[in-house]
Amino acid sequence: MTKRVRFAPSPTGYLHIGSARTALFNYLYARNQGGKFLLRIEDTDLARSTEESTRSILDGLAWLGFAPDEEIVYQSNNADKHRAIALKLLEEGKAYRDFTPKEDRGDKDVKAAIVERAREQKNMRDNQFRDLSREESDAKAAAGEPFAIRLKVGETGKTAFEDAVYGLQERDYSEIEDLVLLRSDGHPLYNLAVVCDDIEMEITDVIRGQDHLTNTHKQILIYEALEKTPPRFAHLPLILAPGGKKLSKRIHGEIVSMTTYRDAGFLAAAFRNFLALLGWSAGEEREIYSLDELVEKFSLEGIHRSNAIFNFDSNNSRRWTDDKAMWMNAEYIRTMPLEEILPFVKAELKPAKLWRDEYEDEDKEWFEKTVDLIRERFFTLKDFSTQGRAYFSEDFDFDQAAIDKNLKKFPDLQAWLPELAERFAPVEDFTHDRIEEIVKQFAEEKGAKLGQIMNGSRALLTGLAVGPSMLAVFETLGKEKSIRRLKSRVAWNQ
RNA sequence: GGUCGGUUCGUCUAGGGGUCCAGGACACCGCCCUUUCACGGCGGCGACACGGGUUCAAAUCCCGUACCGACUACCA
Repeated sequence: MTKRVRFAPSPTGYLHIGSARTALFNYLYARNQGGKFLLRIEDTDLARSTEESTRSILDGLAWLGFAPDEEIVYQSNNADKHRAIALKLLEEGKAYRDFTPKEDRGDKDVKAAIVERAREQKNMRDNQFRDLSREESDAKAAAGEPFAIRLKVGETGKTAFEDAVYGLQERDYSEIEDLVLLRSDGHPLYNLAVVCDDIEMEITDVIRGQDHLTNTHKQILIYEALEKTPPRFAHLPLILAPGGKKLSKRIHGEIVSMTTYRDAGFLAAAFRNFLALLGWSAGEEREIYSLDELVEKFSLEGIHRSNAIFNFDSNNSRRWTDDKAMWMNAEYIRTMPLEEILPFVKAELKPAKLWRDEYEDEDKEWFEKTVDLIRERFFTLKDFSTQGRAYFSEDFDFDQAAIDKNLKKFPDLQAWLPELAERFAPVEDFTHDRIEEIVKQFAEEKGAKLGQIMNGSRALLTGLAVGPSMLAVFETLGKEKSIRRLKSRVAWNQ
């Protein structure tokens, strides 16, 4: 049978890192099994769901490259079906009308209220409307009394299922409340909606966050009431914030949003790779995997049971996100095939107004060589338009520290560097070896250390204290630009 | 409170009775390379939560404790 899995986010915020990994694992599993990867937007909570969130989630998914194999299902569109199913269960006596007025929690903390309630509640079956006769129930309903529909959970027994990650899970009925299927306002609730949709979409394997592990028992009860075979479940460990706390959109903000990484110049391939290794391992000492390799290696057996921490430090701009994610992105940037990174560089340069169409035409060779030269020490795509700016534009900034350390500290350079420019002027073959000859001889003549000349030149030519070999920089920038920049007074006056 | 789950270097992890005085990666620190910064190479720091069992042998199995987490909603 063809495997069918789904990623089912609720649109109450952007696509965050935990959801993204859930999507990734679903995607990998589907591809590995030759199955289908589906997408369902769980927008049953009208109050919290927003179109903007849906768009953001879709954007994030698109960036990661996970296109669903079938049309996107919007859960709210199925509300009528869910209602009908709840009514059918009511008809069959497997559910009942609960006329208890909806609890008004007011401003109370939801979490605290639940705990308080749980502490008091002894018997999950003590609802006075549970065994109301059909006539009485119908009469009250007909009289217009509002009611919720609850599933009638058995007096004794237990639910059990074999989780692909966590193993055998059992739960006694006495631990499970008669769950609400339909709210008194007629809206279906999550557990009902999920089960109905998963059945309708013919989902064979449900791969989702561990926070749903205990919900699963309730859902199994619904499957049983509906006389359907539940899918196979695989629950994923959670991704936590530093300190082992829950990663929250409210507290941690943009740091957990997928679009943040896209906008920060991450490569989707690198981020996917990083995500894959958070809670899963192929059981080998390897870190870098292409998508195809992940698909090939992926298995539910390789998923861990313990939560992982996503590291970042919001007080440290250098460490704004997980070190390993950043390292992996840098690794991809410097090692991926040159022709593959070129489109990304173009996309980065264009909005920064650093792009010229010649880079794909007569200057293609120069462009490729330059990208290859500078990518070596870049971490994100953003670096091409910031640190790499001097290679693509005459309008670049000078780093004050670079000027102080490599220029002003050696006043002689003020005269020397323009002099070096004069030495360059008559040179025909402005290439690495020839440049080296000239600079070395020049330094010798002046009794200066080679590094002094090189670093001073770097400050003038690139505005930075760090970068590729100066010989390569001279050659890449070319004779004209090198001369012009060596003679420029801008940095000296800064 | 109850139920369920988890616990290997700071972090991601390998390992599932002997091959482990625990391996890799990131981070950090040295050294080498070097005109700078990276890369790369070499090395260092650094962990089986705790306590009991079982066993000739336990990071690996069992029990308890601690800690962390999830769930316990007419949220999803």
